[in-house]
Amino acid sequence: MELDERKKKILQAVIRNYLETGEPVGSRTISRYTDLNLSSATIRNEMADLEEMGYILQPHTSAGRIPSDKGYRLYVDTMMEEKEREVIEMKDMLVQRQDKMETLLKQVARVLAQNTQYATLISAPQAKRSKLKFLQLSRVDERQLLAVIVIEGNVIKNNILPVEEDLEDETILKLNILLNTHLNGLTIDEISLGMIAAMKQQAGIHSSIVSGVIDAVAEAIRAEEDLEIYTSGTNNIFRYPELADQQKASELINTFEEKQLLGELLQEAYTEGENTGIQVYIGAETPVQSMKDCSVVTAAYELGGGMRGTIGIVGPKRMDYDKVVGTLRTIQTQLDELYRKDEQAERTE
Amino acid sequence: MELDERKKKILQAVIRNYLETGEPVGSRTISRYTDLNLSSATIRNEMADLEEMGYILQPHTSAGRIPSDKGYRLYVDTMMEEKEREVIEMKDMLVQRQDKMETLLKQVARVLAQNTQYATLISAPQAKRSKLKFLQLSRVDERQLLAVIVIEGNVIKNNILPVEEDLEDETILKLNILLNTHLNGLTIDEISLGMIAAMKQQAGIHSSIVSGVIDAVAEAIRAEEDLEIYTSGTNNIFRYPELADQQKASELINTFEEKQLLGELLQEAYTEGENTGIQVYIGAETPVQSMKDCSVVTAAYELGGGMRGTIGIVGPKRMDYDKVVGTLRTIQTQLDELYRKDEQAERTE
DNA sequence: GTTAGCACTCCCCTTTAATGAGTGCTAACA
DNA sequence: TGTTAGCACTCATTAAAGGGGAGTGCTAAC
Repeated sequence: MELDERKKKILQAVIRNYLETGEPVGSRTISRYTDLNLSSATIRNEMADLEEMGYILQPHTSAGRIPSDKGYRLYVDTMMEEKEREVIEMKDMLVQRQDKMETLLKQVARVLAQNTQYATLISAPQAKRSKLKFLQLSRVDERQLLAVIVIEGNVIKNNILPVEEDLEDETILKLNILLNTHLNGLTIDEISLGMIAAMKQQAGIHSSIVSGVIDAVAEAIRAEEDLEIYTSGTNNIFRYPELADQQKASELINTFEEKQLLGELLQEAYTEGENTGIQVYIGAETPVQSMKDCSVVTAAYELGGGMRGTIGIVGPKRMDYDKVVGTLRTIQTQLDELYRKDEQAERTE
Repeated sequence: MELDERKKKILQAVIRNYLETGEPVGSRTISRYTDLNLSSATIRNEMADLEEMGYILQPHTSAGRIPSDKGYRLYVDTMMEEKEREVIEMKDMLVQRQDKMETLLKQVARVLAQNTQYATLISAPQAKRSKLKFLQLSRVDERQLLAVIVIEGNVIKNNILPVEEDLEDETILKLNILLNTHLNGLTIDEISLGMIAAMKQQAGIHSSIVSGVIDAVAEAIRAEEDLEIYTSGTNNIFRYPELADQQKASELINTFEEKQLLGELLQEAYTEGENTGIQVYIGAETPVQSMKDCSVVTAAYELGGGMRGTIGIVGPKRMDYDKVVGTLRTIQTQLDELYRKDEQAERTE
């Protein structure tokens, strides 16, 4: 059987209507609210065909039809009309220069949740793929060194390192120069064992203690907890009856709390959606088990210089895909612009 | 009417039973499962009295009795038998020295949630009341300074400061010495305007730029976001039918997500529970509106040196108070011991 | 003061019936 | 051949009715 133009129109009408109401939609509704000028009986015939083809299904005999996953998929792939959305608060918010990445991301998540009425999550750019900008050791007291690592994008990581023997100021100074000359501009992933060995050699006479410190620094850099995820609007799931029953709600909320569970999702989104950067997972398509009754839309964002992360929106399968995709697209551009502005500001100042 | 010993015993039995089952408890149950050797009829008479006195109430005629807030209050104040609870995983967890406060607190929240099956929250010690241990400026690039502030307990705060003019290394060095000699050992709250003025004066010739930097540092220290709260086990609320309906669950989850809403609670707990450090809020007693159907137990903890924060446990009013209070007490001591151990380690090493 | 007994209340569950939205199918129509 | 009107049928949903049971309050006897 072929999916002709009329069938497509009917399918689209079914989906549009279902997205709005959340109720199974019947033939009479379609017949009245489309410009097809067909009787409900004709629509019924067509709907029977669409059901046979797997695009829609009936919750039970004598109910209207609801879109199947396959139906949603077709809609998202070929029928969606992305709306360029104004994200109102976003503009104001992003204009003020945020020096703390954490604050920025939390705010994006929140604004997005308020705008879409879905649950949102956002992953911080992976520090491991960003370049080291600055690295510094300093003495806190006799037995402790503070290692500060600044990464591109002004992300700062700290570690307190225990040392066994008191180091002289001069030694620390030398170490700082040594570390900076060797490691500056590299990404964390690029730091190799050979490099560390080389540094140890150059450290020369102090080597016994110093090599210990170098090891500690290297380890500290590597060990950086790397998967920071911020979420917002979790309780929006209660807006959608199909997700709000205890079983599902509990599982979902748990997933949002145990953020590691979300890691996989964002990871996949990160590698998958290369082309447009936006990826839609419908129902069982999502890699996270607890979201099998949800749809998830993810968008990769870039803050320049390899600082890439992922934004995700989680809602019911009858999500307003047009709006969500549009909004994400807007955010993408705005984040991008934000970075550009920063870049320029830094250069022209 | 007087609350004699027998009435107390019956009240206690009602509460104990209700805590376990969550069902209204009838006179026959009490008659059978207590050592009072009284018939159900007698119990009924006593229960009628207890109801009149306001300690228990009936959901409807011909149902058993459930404790009122007043009943719970009496129980908590006079009848509770704190169980010294082994917090199993806790021991192992805390033994390994955690240098990142954040990780430690998150873990405490999680373990506590798993142990009690309630929702938990924990506030980080207020940085403003802790002493500055170490302060350092360093140049990231021509236009940006990095300010690192180490507070007692090895809590580290960072800020990137923009500067208008390039500073010489020597100037930065001097600034560091200046800042450290003046501010070291003070709490953030203690830093006064006079002190800042004094520093500016000592800075001497450089004052034009330098005073700007000093202002920026002072502001950065003060502006530190100060209310960090970690939560865990939010979805435990679904275990208790009286909290699990959509309306309430949604509100509660929202409260846990918008952590500022919790601030008030922990703040009050911080000042209130001075004596034992443990405070119980039953129902409407809690300062947070959305928790009016919950009970909240808070405990102040101390990590030494003024590093004080609050732990909270949120559950249904029929919470296992004995267990919760016991567990919190255990955690209190363990956190205390942890700090002592650290102190000793630092001294004896 | 305690207890047995009994009538009474009221929640909860199941059954039954009515309603109504929506379908599939057939036959007639253009 | 495609479209439509008509009709019997299905089934979720809701309301009403009825039985069962847990628990009470009260009275009278011990």
